[in-house]
Amino acid sequence: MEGRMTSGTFSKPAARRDGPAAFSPLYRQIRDLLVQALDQGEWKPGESIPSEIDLAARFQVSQGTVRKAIDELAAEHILIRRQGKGTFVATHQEALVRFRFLRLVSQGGELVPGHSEILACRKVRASAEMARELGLHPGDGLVYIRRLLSFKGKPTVVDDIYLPASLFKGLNLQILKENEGPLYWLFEARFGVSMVRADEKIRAVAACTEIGQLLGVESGHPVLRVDRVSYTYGDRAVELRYGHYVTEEYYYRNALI
Amino acid sequence: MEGRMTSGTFSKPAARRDGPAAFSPLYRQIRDLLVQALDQGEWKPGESIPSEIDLAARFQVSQGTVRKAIDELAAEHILIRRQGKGTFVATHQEALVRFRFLRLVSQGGELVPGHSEILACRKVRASAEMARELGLHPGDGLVYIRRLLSFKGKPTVVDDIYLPASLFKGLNLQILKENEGPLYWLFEARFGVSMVRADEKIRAVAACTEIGQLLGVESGHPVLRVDRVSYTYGDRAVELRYGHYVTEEYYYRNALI
DNA sequence: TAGTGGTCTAGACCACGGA
DNA sequence: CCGTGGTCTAGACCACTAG
Repeated sequence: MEGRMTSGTFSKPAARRDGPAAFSPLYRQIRDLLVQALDQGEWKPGESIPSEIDLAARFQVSQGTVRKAIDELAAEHILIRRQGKGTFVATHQEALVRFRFLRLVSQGGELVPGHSEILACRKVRASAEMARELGLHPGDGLVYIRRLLSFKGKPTVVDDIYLPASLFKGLNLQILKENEGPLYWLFEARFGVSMVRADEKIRAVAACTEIGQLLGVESGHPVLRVDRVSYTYGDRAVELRYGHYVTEEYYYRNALI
Repeated sequence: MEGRMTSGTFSKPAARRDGPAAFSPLYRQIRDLLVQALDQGEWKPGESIPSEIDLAARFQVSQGTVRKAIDELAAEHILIRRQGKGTFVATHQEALVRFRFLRLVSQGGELVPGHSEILACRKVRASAEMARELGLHPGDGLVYIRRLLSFKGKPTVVDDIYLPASLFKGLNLQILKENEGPLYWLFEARFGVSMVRADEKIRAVAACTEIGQLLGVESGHPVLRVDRVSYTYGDRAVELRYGHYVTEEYYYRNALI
C-alpha cells in the first residue's frame, strides 16, 4: 500500500547545487507520457482516451495525479473533458478549436465560417530562414499551398502555407480540392499532424498588386500581414503561414488575459 | 444553491451560504469572494493575501478548496503564487503583466520597454457607443488621454484613451506627466482601478495626416489600428483605448493556444 | 527553524450521460 | 443502472524562502 510510488521514486532528492532544476513533479511526467502517446497516435483526434482510473492503474499513480496531468492538457486545449462521457483528443473539426486558429470575426463580433479555395500547391525548397524556423536544413523539400478564404462571398484572406514535405507525403492539389472542412482537419486526419498551438507576428502593410488582385483591393491598400508558426505535440514547428487579411468588414480579435 | 450546501459529506456544511442563484461549486464561490475582496481593496496590488490555511479557516473549507479557488485566479493572472513566500496580488509594475497588455516586440523578438509621453488630457462626454461599451449613459463624463509611446526614441504608438470620469476623479495632465512607469500602474496605485483583462480588435488602416505626423510616417501609410476594451475585477469595462501602431520595426505578437 | 506554497494519496460523494 | 468526470476533505510529506 504505502511505499508504492511515492514522490521519491520519480522526483530527485535535493543535492543539486547549480544544475538546471531537474525536479519535475509526477503529474508533469504523466503529462509528458500522455503527450508522447498522443504523438505516437495511440489515440486519434476526436477519440476518447482511457478513463482516469485506467490511466492511474497504467501509470501506477493515484487518480488525483492523473487528473492534474489531464488538467494541464485540457488547459492547453489538447484534451477536452466531457463530464459523464470521458476525455477526448481535441480535433479541428470542432468549431471551438477552429476559431482559436482563425481570429477573424465580423464587425458585429459573430464567428463567421469561411469558404476556402485552393489556388496553388507545389513542391519548393526551404530557404535558410524557413529551414531554421521549421528545424530543417536549407534546401529540404516543402509543400507550398496558396489558398483564398472568403466570407459570405467576399475574398478576405490569402494564405501562403509551407509544410515539411517529409511529414505530408502525397499531399497535392487534388487532395486539397477534394477536402471539405478546415485544412488542419485534413492535416490531422490524413497525415497525422495535429496543430496544437501557434505564434503569430502581426503587421500592417500595403498590399502588393498580386495580393491586391486576389483580395479585390487596390495595390497599396492597407492589409494585415500575419506570419504564423504552428506547432504540433512536442513543440515541434510544422507549418509556416503568411497571411494577408483585408480588414474592412472583418477584424482580428484577440483576448488579453 | 441549497443542494450545494446539502452535500452532506462536508464536515462543515453550514459554512457557506451565498445568494446568487446559479449552481456553482464551493471553490468557485470562494473564488468569487476573493475577487470581491480584491475589488473592495482588502489587498492591494503587490501585497500578499493571507495564507491558504488562513483563508481555509476564514471560509470554513478545506485548504484544497481554497487552493483550487486560487488556482483559477492565478490562471487569470489576477493572483501570483510564489512558493515559500505567499500569494500576491498581480500588479502592472511587473514586467510579465505589462507585456501581456503591450504586445509590441522588436523584429528580434525582444520585449523592449518603451517611453511614454502624454500629449493631451481633458474631459469629454461619452458618445452613445462609448457609453454602451463602458456601461454608462451617453453624455456621461469621460477623461480623454492621448499619449505617444516611443521605443528607442522612435515614435511607435499613439493611444487615445477614454476613462469613466467617475472612477478617475482628479486625474489631470499634471498627474500623468509626473507619473513614471506604466499608465496601468498609476491607475491601480492612485485610483484603485486594476486592469485585469482586455479584448482587442485589430485592423490595418491608412494613417490620417494627424496620426502620421505624430508617428513620423506619410499620411496613408499602413498602420495597425487596435481597439481595446479593458476590464477590471468584476468583468466591468473601465477603459476604451484606440491605438495606432507603426509596425515597420516592431510587430504585434500573439500566441494561439 | 518556521511558514509558505506544491505534490501526492485515499476515500467519499455529486453531477452527468447513456444503456 | 453503471461509468465517466467533478468536487471536497484530510493528512503526510516535499520544495522553497527567509529570519
